[in-house]
Amino acid sequence: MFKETKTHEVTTDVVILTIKDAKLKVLLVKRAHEPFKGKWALPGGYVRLPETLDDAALRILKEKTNVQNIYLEQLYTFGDPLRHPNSRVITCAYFALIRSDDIVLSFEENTEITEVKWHPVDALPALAFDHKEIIEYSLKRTRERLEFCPIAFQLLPQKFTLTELQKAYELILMKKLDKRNFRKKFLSLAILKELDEYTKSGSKRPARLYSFDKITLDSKRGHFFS
Amino acid sequence: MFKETKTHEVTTDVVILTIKDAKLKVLLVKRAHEPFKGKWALPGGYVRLPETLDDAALRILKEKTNVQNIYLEQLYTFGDPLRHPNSRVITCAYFALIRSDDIVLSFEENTEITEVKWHPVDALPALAFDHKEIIEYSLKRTRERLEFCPIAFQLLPQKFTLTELQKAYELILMKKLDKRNFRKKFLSLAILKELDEYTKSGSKRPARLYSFDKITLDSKRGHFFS
DNA sequence: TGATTTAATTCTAAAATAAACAAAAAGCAT
DNA sequence: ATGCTTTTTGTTTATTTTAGAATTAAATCA
Repeated sequence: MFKETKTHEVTTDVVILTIKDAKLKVLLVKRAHEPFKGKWALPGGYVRLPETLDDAALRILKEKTNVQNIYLEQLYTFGDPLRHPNSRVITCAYFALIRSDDIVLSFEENTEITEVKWHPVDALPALAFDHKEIIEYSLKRTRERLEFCPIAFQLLPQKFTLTELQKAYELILMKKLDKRNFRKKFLSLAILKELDEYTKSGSKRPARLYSFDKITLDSKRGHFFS
Repeated sequence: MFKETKTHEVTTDVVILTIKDAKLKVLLVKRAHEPFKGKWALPGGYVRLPETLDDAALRILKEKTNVQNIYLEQLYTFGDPLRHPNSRVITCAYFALIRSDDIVLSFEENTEITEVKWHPVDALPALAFDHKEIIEYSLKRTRERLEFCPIAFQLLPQKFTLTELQKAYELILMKKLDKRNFRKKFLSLAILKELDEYTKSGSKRPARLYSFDKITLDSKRGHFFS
């Protein structure tokens, strides 16, 4: 049962989601080599021998976005023998939510990547491997998570308005929400800190700013404790 | 990024849960060889090159219980470099719910197993590897699932009483439920078929028998469609 | 046989939660 | 000052959940 057989390759791919220009977007990299040369793919790479799966995903995330300490959850492990055209590669997929301001996309020169870019999830290009399926599943999971814990705060700046928060929910859930009920529900949860600041209204009435309060997360299992 | 490196071993372990003697139990096997010789462990084995992860889990399940076509869902992939004392073994864990009547436990002779047995989840022996953690996580996941879809029907015989159904819920959720409200809720879901049969009452008033109706499942993702 | 016990079942009221809905307030532009 | 746009707030209604009380059917016991 536990004899020595080295047969599979194990990678991790990370679905990194953000909100940018009022759109839900995913970070993709363009592949420099075959297979799928020139195609867009999820950032990913081999899991190294001395690191945990979580650490591998965190490393990939840091390489591409230079962010740390964010919401990162194991999504699903995809192991169809035919998902990679050349060999048997099993990938343990993760997904992360980050705020895209104050983030500079980067990748090392001479790697197997020629470009890094945000893509709207509702207009994805042709993707390498089964990465389209992975992204779609991550969206489904994100929706499920959102109904339990307010992970949307990972997508927003430190200070935000309730309208911005609602917009994030609407983008992920893909449906309109009632403004009054949304506000009422969130205020009753007592996880928002009401600030004495307001938006410097470009025009229109200024909106009060809030920040999330008392939220820590166990990114390994995707559950919150407040 | 996708160079050829064969470094990890990939296994699957299956948490098989059932209800037996009014207890929630998990199927364990006793290991014949090192590491953890003589210790109890989850049934598991290597993922073969031409099979999907799901197929590997189904194969393991069939080898030990000879059941097929049941609820089987990918649980989580455990990849701590130190989880196996000898080499780097990543395991993709699954969990399954089955009814234990009309099931004969079996294992092939001359394998690495000396015994197969049901163990109450609230009184587990010392387990090999990180299998205790895997079982605990499967219980947590099962509880979460139960709040959405009635997977408890996998644990019950074809015909059952509402009290038996409730007992299954109480065992998994580890809390008492209100009899009237439990009944009301389930009947309103319209997934039960009311039979014209009753328990041959050992004593007390006979209870009506029900069967589940119109339930199919997508075991790959753990979601139901009715 | 009839009273008692146990569990199943039904009915109903109260409480809590979610959904639906409209009007006033604050800044900016003209 | 008026009009425009966006934020902010409260009430009512429907739905779901929880809780209380009573009835029914069979088994046991006096």
